[in-house]
Amino acid sequence: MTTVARVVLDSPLPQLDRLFDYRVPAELEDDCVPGVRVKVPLRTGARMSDAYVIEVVSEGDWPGELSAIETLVSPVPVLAPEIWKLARAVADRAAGVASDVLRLAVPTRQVRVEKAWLARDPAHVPDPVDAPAVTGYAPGVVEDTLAANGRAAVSAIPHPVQLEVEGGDPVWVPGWAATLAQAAARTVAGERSAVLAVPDFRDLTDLERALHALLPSDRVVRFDAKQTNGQRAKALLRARTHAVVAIGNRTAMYAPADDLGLIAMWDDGDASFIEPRAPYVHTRDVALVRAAQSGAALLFLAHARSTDVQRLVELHWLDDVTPLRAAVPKVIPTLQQVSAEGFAAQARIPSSAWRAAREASRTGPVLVQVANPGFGTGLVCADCGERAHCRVCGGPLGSPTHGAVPQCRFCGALAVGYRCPTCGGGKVKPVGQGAQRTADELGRAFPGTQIIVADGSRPVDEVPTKPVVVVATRGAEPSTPGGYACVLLLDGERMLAREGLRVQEEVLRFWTNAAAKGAPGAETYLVGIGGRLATAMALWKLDVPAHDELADRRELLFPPAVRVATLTGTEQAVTAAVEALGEALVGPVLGPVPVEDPVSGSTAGTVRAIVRFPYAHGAEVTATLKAEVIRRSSTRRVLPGGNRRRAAPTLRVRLDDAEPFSEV
DNA sequence: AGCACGCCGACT
DNA sequence: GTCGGCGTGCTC
Repeated sequence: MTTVARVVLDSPLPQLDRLFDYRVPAELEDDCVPGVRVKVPLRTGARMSDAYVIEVVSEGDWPGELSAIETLVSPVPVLAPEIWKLARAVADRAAGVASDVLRLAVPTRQVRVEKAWLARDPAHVPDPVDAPAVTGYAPGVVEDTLAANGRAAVSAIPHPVQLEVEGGDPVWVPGWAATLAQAAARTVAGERSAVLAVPDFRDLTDLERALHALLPSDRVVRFDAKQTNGQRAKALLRARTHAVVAIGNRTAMYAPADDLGLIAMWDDGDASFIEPRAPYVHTRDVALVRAAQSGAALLFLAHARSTDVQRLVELHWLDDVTPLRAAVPKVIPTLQQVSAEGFAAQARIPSSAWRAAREASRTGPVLVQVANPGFGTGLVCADCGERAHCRVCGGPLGSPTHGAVPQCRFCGALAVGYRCPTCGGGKVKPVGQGAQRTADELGRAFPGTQIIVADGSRPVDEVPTKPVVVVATRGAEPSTPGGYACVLLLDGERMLAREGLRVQEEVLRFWTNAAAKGAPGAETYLVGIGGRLATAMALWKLDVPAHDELADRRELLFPPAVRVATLTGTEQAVTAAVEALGEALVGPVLGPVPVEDPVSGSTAGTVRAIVRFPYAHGAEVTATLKAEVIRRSSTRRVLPGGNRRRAAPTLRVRLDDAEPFSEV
């Protein structure tokens, strides 16, 4: 009787994306358990592949002669069985390769960390923790969802809240962070783990602060992009020792946890949840797959609802949970009531908002949100008003600081001695209202008040609770303990004017996230906006625009009303793949149209088609597409010139990429 | 990816 | 005859 290990190879090749059987040599039998790293021979003796053991059986299903595992890299089972199941399902959903997902989920080996883990005391049991109430919602609503392993779209508390710290000063945290921390602490109190994902580094810091107010530090495990591989490996192994809260960005959703009680995300509409590496999965989808597999409770917290979550609410797959109405922000839409005063007139700030901001700035911090960093959105000729373009690449010119030499926003070339090609004028002036320009002008309008600028290149995490005016680009607003005394949202009209499928969703996220930084009861002025969006903001009914938007997308058969697959490759391969999908599709196939090949950069012969299909046909469509990719993977294209060097694969598939629809 | 297998043209 | 060209297919 032989012992057989079924392994998954660490290879990005789709045709190798299945389990392979290997014989386990007698001397490795004790340590060869599911999850360990091994090296195995592949095809010829000299070629070795890294692999993870998935299962150990007495008889495999391979009829041929088995090769033996070459070496056992380490006896630490780094790939937890449920993470393998998750990676497999996530890859299948995206017609991708499981090992690509594993590369996100499992950090590379760290010998020192593994040694420390092997030397740990397995008998160590952390102190039990108390279950806090989830405050700000009707008593029991969130608690019952957790207890029943339920699923909900939770509208977040839209202002900072204070958490008591045992034996310390109370801390201010965003409302959403308090809710997630309370829910996670309740889960850990029941000795089950929680996995919480947030879009960016600053959110992670806020969430960590909230958790440390409620839980001892050995119950919180942090994953972030700035960690070294060793720190990540350590965090990963720590997450498996006892019930903990694993927090982080995209990769946190893959944190192993033996008994998972809660999966939650903050602000799922944030585009940084889209993994930039193959198979380009959205963390929301990882959360949905993991929730289905684990049966854990699932919470999506946000102020502005994404159309994706709205879809799940309308299917009654997610419950709709809203906070107590008492502390909804006072949003005051102002449409074209132009103030007479200098700066306010230029920025089109209505006099009511202007007075409120000036009044508030005497007692506390005031937040001014603008659309763009720098000094303006672009430059025009001071004489004829023609847009100024780069002579090198034709891109738009901008100026980073007042009076600086104009610089191309695309290629970075400096436009020294610029002359307008239309009228020959040699002077340019900014159009639009960048953060720096707004700050300069506010400085003149608020003499004696400190002005702080926060944008992508000058990030500010927190400002003190004193009279300051903070000018921030959307998404870069600093927090302030207790919240701002007043919030002005200035460039909404321009933000909405951009092209794109998700512009409205995004702008609502920017507005609501800024408004939620205001103190309870503080006024938020939404400048220059009327209509449905203004009403939704004023009533703080953010599911209404999500519902309307989703209805439009159903009409148009746009995502997320349907799922989409983008097929790129040779015309033959793309056409054959579309044909193979047949009846599973809905709506017309978009394309194929010639596109520039994203790998080789050549425009010769590469086409793209976009197909749409109902969610119910997902498994069938992704399986068909994966089979097509495998079928095409062995045949290689001969590049022009006859050289047979590596060309792009003849067929590439990407699932649920909404980007092409922004161009429609 | 690599590498072996296999089936047609010009070669000591 | 057979050497080797590259299209095709497989990897436990």
